[in-house]
Amino acid sequence: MKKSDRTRQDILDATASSLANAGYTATTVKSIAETIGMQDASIYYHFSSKDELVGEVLDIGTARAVTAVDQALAELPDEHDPREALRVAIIAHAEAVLGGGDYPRANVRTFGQLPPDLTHRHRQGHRNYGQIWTQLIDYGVESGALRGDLNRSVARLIIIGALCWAIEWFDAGEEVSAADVGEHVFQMAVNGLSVGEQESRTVSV
Amino acid sequence: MKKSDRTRQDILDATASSLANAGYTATTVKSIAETIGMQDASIYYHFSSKDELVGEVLDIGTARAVTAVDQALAELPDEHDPREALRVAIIAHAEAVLGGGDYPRANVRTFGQLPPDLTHRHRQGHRNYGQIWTQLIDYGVESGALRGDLNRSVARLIIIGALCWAIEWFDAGEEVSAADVGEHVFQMAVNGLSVGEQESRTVSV
DNA sequence: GATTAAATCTAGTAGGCACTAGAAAAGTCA
DNA sequence: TGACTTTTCTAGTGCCTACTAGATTTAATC
Repeated sequence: MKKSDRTRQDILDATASSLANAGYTATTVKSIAETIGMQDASIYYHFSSKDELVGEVLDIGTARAVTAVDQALAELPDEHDPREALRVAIIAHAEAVLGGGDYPRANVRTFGQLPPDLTHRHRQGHRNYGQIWTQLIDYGVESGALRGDLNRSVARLIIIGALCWAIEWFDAGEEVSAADVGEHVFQMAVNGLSVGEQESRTVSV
Repeated sequence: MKKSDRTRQDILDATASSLANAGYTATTVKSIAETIGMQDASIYYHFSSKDELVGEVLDIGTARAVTAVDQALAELPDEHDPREALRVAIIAHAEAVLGGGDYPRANVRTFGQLPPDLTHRHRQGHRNYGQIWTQLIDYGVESGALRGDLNRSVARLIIIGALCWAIEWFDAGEEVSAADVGEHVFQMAVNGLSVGEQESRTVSV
């Protein structure tokens, strides 16, 4: 019993790592088995199919990202600026997906390359996650802290998109941390790159 | 001679469409051949391998995106706000990748799922494209229109990332156009979501 | 209309994939 | 130790992949 659980966990970890680093297609049952020193057929004692295994990894990834964001929001003081809520949520997401383990990264990395069944299976999870962000933005707009002249749904998708795409270029070894990336996304999305009070200035090229 | 060119173009178009809509793995030589009513083996009369074919499609996609952005920048008046340059570039990119044909979309869609050879082959092209944006941001910061306290490279990647990820959710049928998405990215990245002059306001949750 | 070249097809190959069946090994407990 | 269960392995299947060789058809040219 104990043995089985440990092996099962090893398989999940190896799959998450492979999905996060190599994507869905390059993650073969054989390569997973090799990583943990097993024969590929032995995987099927623990999981009935590759996609069931992958699905479970993605479920864990979604859960971890949601937990990270929820927890960050829960730690806010009762009285807070809606912009600050957006900020901690963005940074929590960035740290979960960029700095965190393989599971949330597997989720983002394989987005758009999963077979239809798996895509469909996780649609609801993604919707629920988007809901968190919808609430944050609605809250900001309705309290008057955020502009109301932009499409909120598009704004939400742009923020999440900038964060998701970051796994394509983010390098954990560089001097820019995951939290730094989150801070940048927040600064740009909320405060903007433009300098404060200045009026438009024209210069010649 | 003429016949060959037409068929070749048909193959490229079908490949671009499949890459843009289904990704690299699901784009098989057989499926491409079927789309244009051919046997899969016939493809090899025109292209020596799948990856050579895919590589050519991606080259075309890169070229079209570059051309779209370059042209939009060229149409700016000699005297212009650096922010306006960023704006037209962002919108041109959005229209090329979201509203445009299959070729630029194939590029973005298959990013991160290509075999190493193809990834390496297009690294230089991506670097060149990034260079355009680096210049736009440097220009803005040095002229004093854009903040200098953020990492310019990170800022550039966030903008491009938000635009690239948009192909995952953008739906050409909806009321939000490709240019609208670009306008939103610009508004957020440059002006920010936050309302103008107001100080932080705190509210209770 | 015959000759030649271009384009496509038929029929295969080898290799990798997810997955299966049943034997063998490892672990558990009396 | 011996009986039993759990776990892993060996050896395979069928399917799909990119790709090849050579025959066959289609198109262009004289």
